[in-house]
Amino acid sequence: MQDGTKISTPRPRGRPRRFEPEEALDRALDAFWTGGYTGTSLDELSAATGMNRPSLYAAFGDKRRLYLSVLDRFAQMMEAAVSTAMADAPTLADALARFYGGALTVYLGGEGIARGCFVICTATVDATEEPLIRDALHAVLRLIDAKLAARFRQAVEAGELPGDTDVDTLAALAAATLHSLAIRARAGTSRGALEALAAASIAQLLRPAR
Amino acid sequence: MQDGTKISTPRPRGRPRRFEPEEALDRALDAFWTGGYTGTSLDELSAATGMNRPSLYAAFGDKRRLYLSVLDRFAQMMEAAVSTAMADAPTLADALARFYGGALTVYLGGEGIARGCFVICTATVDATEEPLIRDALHAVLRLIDAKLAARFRQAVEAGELPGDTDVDTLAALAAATLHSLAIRARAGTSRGALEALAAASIAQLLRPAR
DNA sequence: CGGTTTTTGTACTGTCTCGCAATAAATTAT
DNA sequence: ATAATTTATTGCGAGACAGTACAAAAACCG
Repeated sequence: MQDGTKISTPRPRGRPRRFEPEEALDRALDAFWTGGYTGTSLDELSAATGMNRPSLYAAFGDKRRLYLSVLDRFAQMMEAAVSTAMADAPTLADALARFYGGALTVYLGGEGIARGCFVICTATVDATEEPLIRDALHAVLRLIDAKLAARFRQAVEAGELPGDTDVDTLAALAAATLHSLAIRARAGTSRGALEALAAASIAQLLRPAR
Repeated sequence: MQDGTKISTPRPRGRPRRFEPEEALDRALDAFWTGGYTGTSLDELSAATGMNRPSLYAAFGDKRRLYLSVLDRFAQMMEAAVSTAMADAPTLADALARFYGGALTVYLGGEGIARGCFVICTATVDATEEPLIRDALHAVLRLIDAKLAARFRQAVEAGELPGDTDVDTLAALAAATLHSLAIRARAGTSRGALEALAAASIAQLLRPAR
């Protein structure tokens, strides 16, 4: 019908695709999030995305490559969320509270039971037998560490922390609490207990080292 | 050959079993540890234990029940190891050092690549779709918390920590570092980095709250 | 020795799994 | 229109998967 709206990029040659690649990745993420890599079949992925098997292959390749693409997309969304959450936090305490709060909102996610962190709770199993997944997992962990370390460094420069603070170590400790929240959420720990752990972690991180 | 050794329990009626149940569980644990629950096939379990499929079923039942048995056995071994490691530690710092050190020895285990903690890295994925696995995972997490809390309480009574210390919160924070070590080990973090994280966690936990 | 009991070994079944081949459909270019 | 190009659909096939049936084997008791 109305294709009067001209798109800047001219429509490509062949039959138009019926799906939105990014939305399909989001649906696949949702499926992988509950079932994991080996635990999610191509039939489930096909049903979740609305694409049939050959379209999945044409668009994203192998099941492994699809999972890696989903993982990469998740990492990008996570990085963006962390950055914006921390950007407009006046104090370090606020930044950490938003950091953990945002994570818990995702971990205890929407409708059904809590699913924890997609990458921490899902990529970890297959890390032994799938080197690419292990590398991606490792990269995400380092990304979290780096984000936190940057925020701690900023706090040092703002005078909120002593000048000789080891920001990398502090970031690793802060990330450890995040990892624990991810696992505990999926194990069924209550929201209240998770929030208490986050608060206790913040209190301990802010305590001066000396 | 020499069966002259009389066993107190008279030998049962039928054909003697060719396997040792506990040893078979250890072999199954080894297989599940690298592949996870869904990622380990019955053929692999059969090859690892040396038992053929029907014997596995007769002895341990379903694949799910076998996994749960393995998980239970691992929890018992872990509890014993933690208890003995902490028992003859003169100070709280020593107890924590042995706690983390013992965990790292297991996580970075023997021959191949590091596999992290069996229950944390493996049961977490299937926690969403297998309620029994989720319950077992939750129980193990609570067991670790309880063990640590008991040790912190002992330290309070010994005067190593202030009398108003919140031992449960401190235990949760100490467990968070353990969870992080489990994940990071499987992700490929170096032993040195893991040991540094453990040391930093101990230093922070021992710092008085006031 | 024969009968009983329990475990082992082999083979099987029906289902699910991934990945792809072959064909049909929808659009643009000429 | 006709050709070219890209995607969608159907369906297949080779293999892995979990679980089980059935018979042979190895011990016991009488």
